[in-house]
Amino acid sequence: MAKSPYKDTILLPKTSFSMKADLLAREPQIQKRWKQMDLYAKIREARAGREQFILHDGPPYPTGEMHVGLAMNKVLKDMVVRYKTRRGYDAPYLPGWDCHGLPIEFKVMQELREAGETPPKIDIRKRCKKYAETYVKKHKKQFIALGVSGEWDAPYLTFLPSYERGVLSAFAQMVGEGYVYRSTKPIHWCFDCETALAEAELEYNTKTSPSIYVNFALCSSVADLFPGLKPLHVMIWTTTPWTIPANLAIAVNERFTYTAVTYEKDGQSTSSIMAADTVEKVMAAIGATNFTVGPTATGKQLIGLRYDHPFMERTGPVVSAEYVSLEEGTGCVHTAPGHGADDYITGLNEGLEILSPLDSKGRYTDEFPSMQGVQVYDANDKLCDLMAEKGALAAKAAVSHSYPHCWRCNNPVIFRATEQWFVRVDHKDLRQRATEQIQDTRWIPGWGQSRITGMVADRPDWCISRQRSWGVPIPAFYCANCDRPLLTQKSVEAVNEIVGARGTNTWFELEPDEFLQGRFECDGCGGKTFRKEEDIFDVWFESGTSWRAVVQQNDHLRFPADLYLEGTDQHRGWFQLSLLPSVALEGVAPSKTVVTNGFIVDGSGQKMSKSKGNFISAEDVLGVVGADIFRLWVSSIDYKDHIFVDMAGIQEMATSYRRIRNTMRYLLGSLHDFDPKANAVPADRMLPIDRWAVAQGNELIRRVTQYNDDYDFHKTFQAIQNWCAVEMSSFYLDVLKDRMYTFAPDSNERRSGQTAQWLLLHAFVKLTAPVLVHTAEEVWQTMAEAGLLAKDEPAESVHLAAHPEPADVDAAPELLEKFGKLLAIREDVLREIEKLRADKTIGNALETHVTITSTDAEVLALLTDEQKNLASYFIVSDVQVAASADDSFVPGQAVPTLRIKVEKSAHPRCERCWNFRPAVGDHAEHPQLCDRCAAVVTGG
RNA sequence: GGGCUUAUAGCUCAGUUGGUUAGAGCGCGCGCCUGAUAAGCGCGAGGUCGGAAGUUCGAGUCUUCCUAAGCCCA
Repeated sequence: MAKSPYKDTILLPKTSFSMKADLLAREPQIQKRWKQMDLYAKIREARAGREQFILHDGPPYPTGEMHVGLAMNKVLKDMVVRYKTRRGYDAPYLPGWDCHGLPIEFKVMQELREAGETPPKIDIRKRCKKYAETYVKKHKKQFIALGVSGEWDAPYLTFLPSYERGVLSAFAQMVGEGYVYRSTKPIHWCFDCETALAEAELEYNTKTSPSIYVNFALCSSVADLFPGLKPLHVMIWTTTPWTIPANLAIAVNERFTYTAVTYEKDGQSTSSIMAADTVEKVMAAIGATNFTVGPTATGKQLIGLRYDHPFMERTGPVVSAEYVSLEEGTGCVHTAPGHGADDYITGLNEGLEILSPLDSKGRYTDEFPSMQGVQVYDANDKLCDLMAEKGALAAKAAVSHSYPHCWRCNNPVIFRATEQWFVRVDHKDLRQRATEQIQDTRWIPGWGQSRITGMVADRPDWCISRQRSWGVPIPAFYCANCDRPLLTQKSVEAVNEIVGARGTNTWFELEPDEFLQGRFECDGCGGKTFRKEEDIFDVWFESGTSWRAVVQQNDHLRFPADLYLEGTDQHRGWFQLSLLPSVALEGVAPSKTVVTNGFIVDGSGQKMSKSKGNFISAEDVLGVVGADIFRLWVSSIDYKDHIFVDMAGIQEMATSYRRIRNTMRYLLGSLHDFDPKANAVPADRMLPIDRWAVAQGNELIRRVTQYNDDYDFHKTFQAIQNWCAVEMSSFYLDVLKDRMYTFAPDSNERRSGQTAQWLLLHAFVKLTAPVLVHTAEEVWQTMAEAGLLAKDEPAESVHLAAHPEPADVDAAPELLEKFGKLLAIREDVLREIEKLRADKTIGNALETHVTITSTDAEVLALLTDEQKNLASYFIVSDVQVAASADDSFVPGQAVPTLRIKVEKSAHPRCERCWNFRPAVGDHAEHPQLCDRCAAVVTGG
């Protein structure tokens, strides 16, 4: 097609802002510039003295490839911090990492095991530290690449002395206030290595164990429930005969039905209680030759009965436990609180002793004198013989089952009760006060409140000690003479003076008296010589006191924090275990608001894991779509629910991104010859549609503000996306083209449109800045270069600019209402135009001439009123409003009273503006032009 | 097994205190434009709201049960 001689008189959009985003290449450059100018420090400086908003970062664990869920959580935090900053708050972000703990120690121990080394604790700790540092570095790099803004030069790490000092200061205070005590608890124990084992250090292998059924004779009277059956027993089943000496109770399930069975075996008749549904199976298992089922009772009715231990001089109670099932055994569970996790809980609930008569080599102690010194696996047969002798052994067989073994020596492990340190949850009404604080905290989503309330209500005392190396040592001492523990607020503070300054490695390096300096004595025997505790803290105690170690110990932060934002798994974890110390020591929850995100699942709703092959890492995302598109994806989802994610879904975000980018690009291009100082049109001289457009921008600002305040970022995303596509691209910007391209450059009409676009661009780039951190910056720099910033706006970075206020060009409600109707009318008109296009009568809508009317007087009045603008709103060449319609008119759908007729225009086409107008050909010098264009070209 | 949670078009989300033919954007299909062009515009086809029962004149929206999935426990 030959180029029109008038082409050069058209004012097309022009901008250096490229259509292609090329985020993978551009984002690192933008980040580099931010680092060079130290943008984070500049923001702090700009907000100094303002009201603070403190988001306290929950420290992630630095190991392995970064899960996309962690990347998402960090981006959510960043969006909050950036939004609050834009709203004028001083919102510092101090990120951290939870560096201690078993996963790292486990990895290091694995390496050492493969190398056949068993170095001392201090060396293990050094290797762990190195490992943690490596991954902290990796994570940090990726967080920065995700565009997360924060104090990356000085993050908090839980192995730093400054942090450890905070943990110990909180601990000292808790000791001082009486929350800490020492008691026993069963843990996995290897009697060959003589060490405690964590779940991760167990290997489940098949093992053959004895399978025994034992009758415990009831000593309570049961004549009312089971008349005439005496002696009556309760039958249990177990695979660990060696735990029978520590039996202190039998557990039943209250909801089950139990019955007394009288059976014959080896010519003897015995009556035993068991769950009704297990009778057949049990009778077969013990080889009973004949049996009769007696009366029944509910589990609840059995509770409180007492029985004689088969060979120990004591009686035990029948107690209730929810976990009792019918899948194995008799529905009556042998309970030894010192030898099992469930048993232990039951023991606590029932106030039983945590009996564990074993030494570290797995031999009975003097608490079971008749077999003192016998190792548990040697004892199994002896005990069976003993019970058979007493008539208690109903049957004995062997069973092959999966059983935990030590990962080091491959020996089967046992549960053994050991001395541990605990925090007493009911001391000083802590549970009650914590529950009250939960009520006073804002939980988003709201159900988080009931979730954590239930957890706090049910939880047992907190066991804070671990038999590991990689963590903060528990600074307790034991009297060398009488073994009594020494742990007071003062003793902890004495240790903290040294450890808090030089790090906790000193605990392993120095002698006890270098901490105690002879200032302490055993309050049992008065002894002055001590040995050090070997245990470390549960890592949850470390992260659970981060409000002290980080928020309180840093002058630029404030306690309590405004916001904690983590995954919903942290209701039990970090939220609860921060709440307890915080309420204990400060009387308040550590954060005013707690937001939780759901868990990431793959496209089919399954959990993500490397073994399933559906794992997506932060690296995967950053390498394919870049940070801004990933961030846009994060903003698009309702993170409060489960989050379905696959790479295809994230990649689809590129489409939404392009729409937003192109909208901004078009606005930039439209403003290529606009100087806000010289060309801005005052509100009262702006065209109605331009005022309407600005009003739409104002409405977008209000909605986004509300959504962001409510942490509903996905609603912000929807609003922005719709605004780009609906209000802007398909209507306003499309309608504006004729005016922007063909009107005289400095005409009021054109400057009015530019003023609106200028205001809209400003609002829009600021609204998207918390999400599209790089793209918004790119736009902003283009604006700065083009002289499009107001004089009070920071040219250095969009991130120094504030959240937009609605522009002072607000339109009257009548105007909004009018355009609402006009848009509905437009929809109907466009549908009619489409029919001409479909039958090839026309191509471009400008080829049409529209005649329109309505049977509704009000609508007709609106049409008449707006007649001169209708052609531009519909993007057709001419619109006539008729008084009435005949059969050639078609009714509307959105506005049913509408009557529309669309015809091909009879007029010639203007070479310049492409409108079909009667005046084309009238101008002598420019016969190809319409009157309007002729006037522009001749400058008239 | 328990506590908490989720389930609306292919995707991401809206659906106010239960009330007319369940909405939007994207994607998809068809077409237009070639003066936002690895862009832009228009039209259109897709859900009966995870399943079942119930309450009600009326339920996506309340109740119960079931199914699938997630977190935390056991």
